[in-house]
Amino acid sequence: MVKRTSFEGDDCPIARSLEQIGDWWSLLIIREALFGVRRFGEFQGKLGMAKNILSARLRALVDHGILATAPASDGSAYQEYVLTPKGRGTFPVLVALRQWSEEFDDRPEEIATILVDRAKGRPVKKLELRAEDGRLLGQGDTMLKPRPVPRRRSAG
Amino acid sequence: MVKRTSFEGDDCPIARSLEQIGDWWSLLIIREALFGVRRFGEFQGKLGMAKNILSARLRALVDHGILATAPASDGSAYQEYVLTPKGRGTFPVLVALRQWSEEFDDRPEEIATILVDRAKGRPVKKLELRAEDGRLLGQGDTMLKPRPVPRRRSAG
DNA sequence: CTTGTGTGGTTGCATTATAAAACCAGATGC
DNA sequence: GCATCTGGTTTTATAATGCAACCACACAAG
Repeated sequence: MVKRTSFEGDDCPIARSLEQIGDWWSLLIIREALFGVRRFGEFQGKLGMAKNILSARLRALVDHGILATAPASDGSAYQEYVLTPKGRGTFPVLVALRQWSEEFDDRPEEIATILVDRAKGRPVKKLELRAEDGRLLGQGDTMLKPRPVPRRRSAG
Repeated sequence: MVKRTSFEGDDCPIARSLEQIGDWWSLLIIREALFGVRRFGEFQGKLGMAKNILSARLRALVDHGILATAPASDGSAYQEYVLTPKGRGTFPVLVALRQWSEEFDDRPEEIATILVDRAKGRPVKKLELRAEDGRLLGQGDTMLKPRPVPRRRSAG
């Protein structure tokens, strides 16, 4: 088979997440959804993507439990696509991507928006990775360990 | 033209970052690079990907300033691919993806590794988004604002 | 310097995904 | 009932992906 390699059974959590949201459109669909977009036509209009692709992506996102379909809130017989908790959980990913662009993009002046604290209207700080004791961690302060095997009562 | 839509001129920073690292392989290549992988064959062996695809991806990553080529450190005439600061700046993105998998994956028991604080060997905390004054922010506590136009001396 | 082997790719071909546009069914509006 | 809008599916063309084969150069042995 020559189909696109799937990371579904991979043991790397990054590969596993890319399997679900690692394509060109999914994260943009989720981004719109986070800002309240719910209807097919609304996604299509905002993102300017082909309808068949949008259709396929929405179905995949629903299959992965990132979006769920719901009856339209305006009383019409159409349906809507709403984020599940898993879908809303992608927010840090989107923030990380945004901040990476803001910091390293070659033409940052083309970036149209900034993410601000709603209460104060001030830009948010960079995402912080901390240790259990609160120390700020960079990449070099971390390492990977094998996941501990979950304890089973049978073995004692 | 029917080619894959490019987000290069898009004004959304998320789209812009996806343009550079939003494909299936780039982030995995960067992940390996963060763990010290530098040689073509080493990437190919660890990721199990086709060599032509790897070749194309490495070239694109170099073009985008995420990787740089350097003479091999072992004295041989071959070259190596090393992360630039921009490349190392993707670390929060990878952490966010990892944590999303850890929290929402349907089969988390298949995840082989955990990210730990090197000093203590303890798992890291979840990425935190904070306001300037230190308040912890969720998605609902944020909003997008138009980017302020940079001040130019000529017009003023 | 000739042969052999490993590294680091490129090329060719089959398959799959993406894109645009045409088409279509059901809901809605008049 | 007829036109139109919404939310798709189908059709067809092009681009990306994946595998395998091939190739060039570095390096080593004889």
